[in-house]
Amino acid sequence: MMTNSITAKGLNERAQHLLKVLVEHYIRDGEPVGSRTLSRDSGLELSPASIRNVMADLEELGFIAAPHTSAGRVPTVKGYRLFVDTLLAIKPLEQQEIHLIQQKLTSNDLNQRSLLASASTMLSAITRMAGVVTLPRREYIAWRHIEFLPLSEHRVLAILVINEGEVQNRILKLDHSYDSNTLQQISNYLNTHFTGKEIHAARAELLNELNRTRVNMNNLMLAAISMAEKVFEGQGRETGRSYVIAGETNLMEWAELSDVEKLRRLFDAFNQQRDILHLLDKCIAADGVQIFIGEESGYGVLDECSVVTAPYSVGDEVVGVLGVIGPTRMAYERVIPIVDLTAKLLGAALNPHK
Amino acid sequence: MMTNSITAKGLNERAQHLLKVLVEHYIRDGEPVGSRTLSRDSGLELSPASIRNVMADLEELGFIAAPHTSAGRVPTVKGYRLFVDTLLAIKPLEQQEIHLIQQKLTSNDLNQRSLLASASTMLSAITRMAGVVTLPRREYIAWRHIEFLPLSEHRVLAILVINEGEVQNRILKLDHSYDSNTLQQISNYLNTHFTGKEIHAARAELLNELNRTRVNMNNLMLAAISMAEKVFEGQGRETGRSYVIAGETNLMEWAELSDVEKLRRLFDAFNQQRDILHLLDKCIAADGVQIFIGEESGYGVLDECSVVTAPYSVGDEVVGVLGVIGPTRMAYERVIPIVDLTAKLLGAALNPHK
DNA sequence: TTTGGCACTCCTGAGTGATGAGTGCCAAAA
DNA sequence: TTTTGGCACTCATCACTCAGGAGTGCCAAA
Repeated sequence: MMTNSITAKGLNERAQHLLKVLVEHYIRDGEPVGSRTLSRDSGLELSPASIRNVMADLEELGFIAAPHTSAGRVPTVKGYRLFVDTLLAIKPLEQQEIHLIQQKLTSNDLNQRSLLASASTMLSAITRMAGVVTLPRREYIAWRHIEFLPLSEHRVLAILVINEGEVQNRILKLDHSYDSNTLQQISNYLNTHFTGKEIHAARAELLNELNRTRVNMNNLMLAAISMAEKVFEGQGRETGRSYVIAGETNLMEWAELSDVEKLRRLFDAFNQQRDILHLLDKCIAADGVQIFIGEESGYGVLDECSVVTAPYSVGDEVVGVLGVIGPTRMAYERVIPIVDLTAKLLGAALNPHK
Repeated sequence: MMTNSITAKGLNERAQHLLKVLVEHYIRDGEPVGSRTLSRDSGLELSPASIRNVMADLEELGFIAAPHTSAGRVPTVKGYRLFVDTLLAIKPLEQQEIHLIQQKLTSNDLNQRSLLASASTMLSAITRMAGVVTLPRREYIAWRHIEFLPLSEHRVLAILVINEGEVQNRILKLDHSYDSNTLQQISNYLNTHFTGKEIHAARAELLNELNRTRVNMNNLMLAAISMAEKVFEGQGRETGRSYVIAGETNLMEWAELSDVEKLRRLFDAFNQQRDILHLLDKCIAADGVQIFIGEESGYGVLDECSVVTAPYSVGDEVVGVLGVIGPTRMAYERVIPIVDLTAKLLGAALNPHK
């Protein structure tokens, strides 16, 4: 046994360094790296044979693996994990990149949705992978404004504004027909009662009202309540967490994902939203960049992908998560600061007080 | 020379029949079909050798081609074209399918956008290809309602409703700050002047007003006009024709599109929207189902796809196009009536007078 | 005009062997 | 004790060949 030997507890300097160089190499070229290459590029003055000894140990401990007997080694998930956690040298962003991100997140004066979309697109463009941004959710959803417009007999357009300018709209089909004036009165009633209140509280209050005084309530009041209730029915669905994704097609350029069947499953998962959303929701609790490597995510479709996420906040409330999805052999040292910065800047851009 | 010979003018009965059977076969199996198969399945009592004579003629005239010497024949674009135009027996839809389409297009009471999305999804699900629906555009865009809500200093949320309940919203950054009351007055002013008018006319009128009386105009009036103008700036972009696409991933299941590089270009085109939109816009003039087979579309990425479209109307104004994108060897006899019916039903579902 | 026969083409898939990259192990050197 | 050169070994890859089979074109006979 060597005194300097590698134990389960930790790797010695040399082993760590070699693992680092190996992972970096593999991320660059995507091809298994062998002892000769490592000997040449590691900076250590070691022969391939010595390197092989270390590699054998690294393999035994599960940090690297050989696709087949006479190929070089490839990092395992465990290897990437160690690399990312302790060996990685984060590369500070170029001034130019910072500017680019800043610009894409501020030059936009349309609305929130389009801001999120452009964040997602920017992430995908700058990393050449797929970018995702969840829609922000608030614990506290403030009733801002409601408006009803008559469309035709029995059909009314309802427009609900919540929080800082999130607009939802929906067509209601009603039993009675209301004229423009009545609708105005209804919305006035609702707005004066509920503007600024929390929306679930408002709903509860409405339901309460409805049950309590069903008998001696005037028509208008009843109409107002049932109409608002109809709006709420749709509320859950519309707001039901979802995300904006961009640049999925970038993933087709990575050789390790060039299998059509795998791509199909991956893209289906993107469209389905369910699993991806689940994963992203987990990250909302983390207080910084979080990384899922390969199978770590726990969703089969992502087995050959890594996901780098960061939560973003408005004010001091964490409201959403954004990130990047790409192959496990992505350039973490670049992606991590990009995701980190984007989260911070998006939060700032969404902040209403500016 | 045969008396019954095949001329450039037209094919004789037999040749047409054999072409039809060949195309049907190829659409079913996706594999080149040979003379033996045709002899067996054509219903004609002909030996493979006789069939071969006909096939040689069909090939010379460019209706079919052989991928290589000892493979069967495959329809060319010209072959598909003849098949679709004159040989195809449209299969009437099953009652069950009609119900399905009807249901997907009516069970929806949210808003226009989600109706279009569900039409697109339904098309893709029922055909196992990609479904597209362009957003409806109206020649005549009616100003319906405008509303301004103060968000913070200098930031105002503008909500513009046009036509039958299409809602657009946008955040305006302004020089002055306005209180809720003033904004109310402004929107009142705009709504009373413009509700029901054509939106471009309204804009022209506004600009006119602005130039004419810039000097002796009261503050409110000026604010109203410049604010409306800000809304219009975004108008073009938002409304600028686009489409809803669904089920792109279905295309990955077709063997002829299993090349990742091709798929990438195709999906990029879907995201880009430009070319596809161009193509769809051409179909708005046709008065029924229109079909582009392979290179006929003129866009390289679609060389191995066919596009089946139909315009849809609200009232008696054609407002959009919907359709299906799939491999050239799609089941036209099924797809055509599906697209046709969907266009009719979507038009009906969008009709405001019901 | 149709058909059987036949030579021919060419894709496909299986098998082969050479090449080369990379390994593990061992004994000698440092 | 650690490092290293040497060496046998493994295995993916590639080019090559070869048999099998599907399908063709052509021709002469029916």
